[in-house]
Amino acid sequence: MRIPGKERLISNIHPSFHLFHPTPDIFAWNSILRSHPNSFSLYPRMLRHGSRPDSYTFPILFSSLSSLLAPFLLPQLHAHVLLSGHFHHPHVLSSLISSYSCLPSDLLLFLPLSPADLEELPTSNSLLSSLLRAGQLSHACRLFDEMPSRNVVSWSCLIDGFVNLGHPNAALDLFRIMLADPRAPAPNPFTITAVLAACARLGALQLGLWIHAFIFRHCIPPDVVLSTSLIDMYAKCGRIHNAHQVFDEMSPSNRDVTMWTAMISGLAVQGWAREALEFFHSMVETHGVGPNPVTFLAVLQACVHGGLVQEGDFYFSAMSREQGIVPTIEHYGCMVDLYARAGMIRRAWATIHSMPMRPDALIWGALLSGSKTHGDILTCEAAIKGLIELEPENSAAYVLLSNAYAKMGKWEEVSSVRRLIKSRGVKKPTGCSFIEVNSVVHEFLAGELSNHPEAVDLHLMVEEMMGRLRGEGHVGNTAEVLLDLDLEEEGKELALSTHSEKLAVAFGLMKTKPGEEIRVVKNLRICLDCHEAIRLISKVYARRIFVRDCNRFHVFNNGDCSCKNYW
DNA sequence: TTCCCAACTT
Repeated sequence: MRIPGKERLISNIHPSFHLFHPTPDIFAWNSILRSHPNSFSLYPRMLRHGSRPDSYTFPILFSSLSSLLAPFLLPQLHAHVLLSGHFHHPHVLSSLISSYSCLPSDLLLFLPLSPADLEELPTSNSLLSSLLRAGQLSHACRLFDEMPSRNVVSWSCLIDGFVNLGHPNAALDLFRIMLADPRAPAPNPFTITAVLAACARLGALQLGLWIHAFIFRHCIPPDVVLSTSLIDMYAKCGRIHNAHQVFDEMSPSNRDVTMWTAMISGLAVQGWAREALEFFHSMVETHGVGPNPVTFLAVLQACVHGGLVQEGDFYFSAMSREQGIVPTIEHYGCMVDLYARAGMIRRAWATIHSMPMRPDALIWGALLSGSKTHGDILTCEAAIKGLIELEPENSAAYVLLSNAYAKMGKWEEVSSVRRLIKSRGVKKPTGCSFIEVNSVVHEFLAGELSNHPEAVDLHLMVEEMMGRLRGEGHVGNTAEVLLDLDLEEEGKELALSTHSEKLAVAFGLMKTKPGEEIRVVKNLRICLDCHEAIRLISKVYARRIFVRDCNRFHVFNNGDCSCKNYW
């Protein structure tokens, strides 16, 4: 249909516009808005035409706003909703709530929600999701408990929230409740993705395998997101071959950059640097998939763990030169790490000085551990000072600083650091390790042996283990014990023997059959002494032991570690 | 024949 005189006015709105009546009704406007890539930009025009938004219009506009990065428009549209009289419509309300990326708690008080609003699942689910994004876990749990009904979205949201807020074990508990409760809905791909993320965090391979089987059994089609979650889970549980298998099962045309990146990153933390780089080349050259900033992070991490300085240099410059990706602080962090580990402390400094941003704790941490390994005390001191400035409550940095001064013989400074620790009321970061036994994840905190239900047996196991290690000539490396413990040598050894990863390994030896693999996940970096001890344990007890620390994998086997003592 | 809530890689 051609409408004389109207084409020019409307042709720049949308190619299909001329199909509509010259003064489109709201149904037509909604269709146009929906099909336009930037619907919000058409909204003023729609108002000028005298059309009033209805309950279908607002959800479209809100979702368009979220991609616009124009936060000042949000309250205005919010006001339009209030004036329109569509506020209580569940879809409108739900899109309004969820477009506040994290709902300010005071705003929540001003939302004129009625009890009837909260009976609508989209509304209460949006609220739940917003609370979780804002980190309001206890409020979210209360809302979940008080919701008159819950669907699979509500359950998935809360499970996912637990994972993202650092409670993966609670996420698994909730998932078990969901499975056991006959009134609860069946899990769907969203739920499964969240549960897989929890398994990945915890290194819970048995449960992860069970989930994979569940996907099969329930004929859930593994789309690219679900498969990526599986790859990530397998990679973080040390099963890179299973990850590879999932990757192979996805048809090449469906693999996106995220999936490739998950694979590259999995190979990198495993220490398989060359394979990671081969994957990267296959992705870019053979399959024509463009890398993103995260892909380069994974590539650089592969170089870091493989000690590939030249390659790291090459990819870092190729990233901005060929892909136009501006390096973020994480990319610079990789480069500092790469140089510092390789003993190229001056180049590490040069990188820090070349960054357009201020160094963060990761940068100083990378510089610190590199300069420590290579005996550059002055750089250690500078890095530690940088850390303390950023994290004045983190005691590890003070202890390291004190150690560095002691090594230099600066005893004045040693005592002034001790005074600083006391005066600032510094907390000690707690080491924490996970081990999964029979699909249940057990958590061990450093030094905390007495709280465990099997404390006596575990204590005996630790003693036996340490005894056998001493028999093999292992002497506890007490140099890294926190100075503020003020312990005699023997006490220091005791503190070392209750490091969380040793407790977890001892528990694993106690609870699994001879010859079975032991997999432990630790929240901090593995300490030098534990690394030595576990290396020996793998030989003495003839066990393959996987330890994933916050940085990478260590696969201990017959007295060797896959990191080749380079970590 | 138009709308909503929840998912992946650092």
